[in-house]
Amino acid sequence: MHATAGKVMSLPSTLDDIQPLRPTSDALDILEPFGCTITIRRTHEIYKQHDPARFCWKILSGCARKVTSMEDGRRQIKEFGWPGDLLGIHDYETHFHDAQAVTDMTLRRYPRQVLEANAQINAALALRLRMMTLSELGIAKRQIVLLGRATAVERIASFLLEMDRLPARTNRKMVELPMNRTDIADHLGLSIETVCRNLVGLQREGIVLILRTGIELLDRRALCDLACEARY
Amino acid sequence: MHATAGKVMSLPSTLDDIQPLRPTSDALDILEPFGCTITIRRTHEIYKQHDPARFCWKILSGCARKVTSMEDGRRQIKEFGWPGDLLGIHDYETHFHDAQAVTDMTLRRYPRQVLEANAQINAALALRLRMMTLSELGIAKRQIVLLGRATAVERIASFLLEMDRLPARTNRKMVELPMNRTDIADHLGLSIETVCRNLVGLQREGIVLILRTGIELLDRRALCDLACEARY
DNA sequence: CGGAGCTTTGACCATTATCAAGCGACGTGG
DNA sequence: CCACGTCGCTTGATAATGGTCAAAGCTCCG
Repeated sequence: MHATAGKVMSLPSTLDDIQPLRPTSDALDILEPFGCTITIRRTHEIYKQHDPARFCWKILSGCARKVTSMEDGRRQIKEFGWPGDLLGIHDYETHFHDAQAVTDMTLRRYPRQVLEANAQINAALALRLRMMTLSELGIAKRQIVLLGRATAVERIASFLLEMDRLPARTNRKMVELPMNRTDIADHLGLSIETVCRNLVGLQREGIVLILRTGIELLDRRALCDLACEARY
Repeated sequence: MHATAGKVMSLPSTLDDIQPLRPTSDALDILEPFGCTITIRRTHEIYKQHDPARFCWKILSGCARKVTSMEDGRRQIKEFGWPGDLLGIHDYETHFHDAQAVTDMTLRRYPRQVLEANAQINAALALRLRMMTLSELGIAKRQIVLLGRATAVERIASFLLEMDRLPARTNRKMVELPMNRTDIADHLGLSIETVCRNLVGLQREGIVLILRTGIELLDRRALCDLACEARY
């Protein structure tokens, strides 16, 4: 998918280069004529839980978070969104969570109605939608195992590796982390202090190097051993 | 769906009575001619993680668990399966987890190939599949919030309410729990002792009554308050 | 230079896990 | 029909992981 070609490549020249799935024609292409491009500033809402699901958004640049908040302030970030991802496409009547911009973002917004109406008659599109939902489901289920049974270090190691493997990565030396520690904590079901302490711990062991805008992975092997992935 | 009729009913006379979704014709009906009925004994495997996903199974009776196990014995039950549910339908090439029988079960097994081939050309079927995946995704995301941010009592209260609302319920006084405490613990990301202690705690407060084969919910209101559901 | 917003660190606490043992129900075989 | 073994549930004592509270450092900006 994003293991593009056999030979060494320079950095992607346009955003299109880093989007997954590049068949010459994509069932989702029918959306394009109905799209409009919008920008959203850091921390602002893209959509809110319970909003009627009238649109979906393709991320052109920036990072988003899908958040569920409880009355008492507890927060769970179900997922982050990256360039190429579609937001709001797995909700049926209304959105299931808030979506907020972690960084300044550009998005392309499409009416869901076009999708749903076409999916009724276009099996290729309906299948394409299903495949996307399936892949989202796979991610969610991995998250369930992580949150249910992994220790703090294991969660953090998994998270770093996941960020490392992101198709949307641009910087090859360092894993950029556009979100802050609070977001990471709320994604991994930990407190911000636990995230800090464990990151520092990994740094003390020479496994990572904490930088201002991200983290350099010095010993991916050790991270893999820590992340429980290999263990099931 | 499962709020069947306005008047008092006797226990369902056949399994069909308690299955969800009863449109006169269902896109999934095409599977029926290819089905065969099988029985599986308590604790036995239905399929294993990494098995090629060649079949799917409709649960006719009994309860199943979808399990991920780690080398060191930690276990996460992603979901339980109930009569009417389809197992193995959200996996693409290979199965993503083990599926085991919690109780003796009867299943109807179908070749996935029929589904996938028809979905290529039949938009109604493809959409139906997508809807099922969407609903599964919704369940998974609720589980993520639960595991990420809910306390032990909150998880247990949520779980009991979920069991209470199951379409497949037969006993109206008591919530039957076919799985044992270990399964509940591994589903909720807790230890078995924590599950026990919290159940007993709820009993002490007069909210539930622990019986041999299940639990009677004496104060659903209190359970709802505990379960964080209402809080987001 | 000063302030806001993050991150890090420290001290202490709470929830939950772990280890260990006892109890009760059920099924089997004598 | 009873004794015994197994399995699952419960309870207690103790430990550990991670959470909370508080304060101090950094950066980045204006």
